[in-house]
Amino acid sequence: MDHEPSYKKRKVITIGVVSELTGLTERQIRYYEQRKLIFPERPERGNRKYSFSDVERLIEIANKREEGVRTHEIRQEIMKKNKEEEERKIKKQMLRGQINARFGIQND
Amino acid sequence: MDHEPSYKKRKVITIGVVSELTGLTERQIRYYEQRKLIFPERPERGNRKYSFSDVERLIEIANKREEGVRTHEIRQEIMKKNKEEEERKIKKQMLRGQINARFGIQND
DNA sequence: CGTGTAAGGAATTCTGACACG
DNA sequence: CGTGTAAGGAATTCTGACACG
Repeated sequence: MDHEPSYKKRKVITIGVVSELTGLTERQIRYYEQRKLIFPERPERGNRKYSFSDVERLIEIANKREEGVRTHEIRQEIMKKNKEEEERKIKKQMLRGQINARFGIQND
Repeated sequence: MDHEPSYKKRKVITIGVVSELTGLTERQIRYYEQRKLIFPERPERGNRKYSFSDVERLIEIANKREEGVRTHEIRQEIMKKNKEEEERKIKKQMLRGQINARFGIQND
């Protein structure tokens, strides 16, 4: 049923590597977290861990920032995208539910 | 033409995380490198970096070791697999070459 | 052979703060 | 607001070695 947790989403990359991958300074990366643009894994008393997905988001953020977009606005765009994503998923589930209701459960 | 460098092959994971992911100690992981079972990225004066692919290989190694297989034999198995893999790729390329030779290059 | 451990040092990461604009 | 930097400490990683079996 589930897709495997997938390489893209696993939070395994340390901030130094993320910095290399994105071209952002660690300072910037931590700041974007503080502004709630990015959500690394934060084990108690442990170092931040990022996923490839996070890296891609950071690259998008970097591009937006170059265009002069404020972190505040970037956050709103991200929230909007997430919301749309959520809605798409829910619709998909509902459709599946309909189908199951009519054809899925066959007790003969 | 190329597949993207792909999340699976990018060497971005530090040894501590690999240890968590595989259940192996750092000592073991370094030792398997010494025995040439695994090849992390080793930047000059930098820390080892592993890929998800490496993590999977380490898990296989761990399983073999539990069965009592020696590192020496595991290396041979790995080399054999790699060789087969290589041959498959070459055959594929040759086939492609044949096809191109007959149908691919059309100068009218 | 495969792995544990203590040792000492180097590089990494963390937080909170001051700075500039 | 967004980012740089120096500061001090904590956690991570590295290597070479001794140990056991």
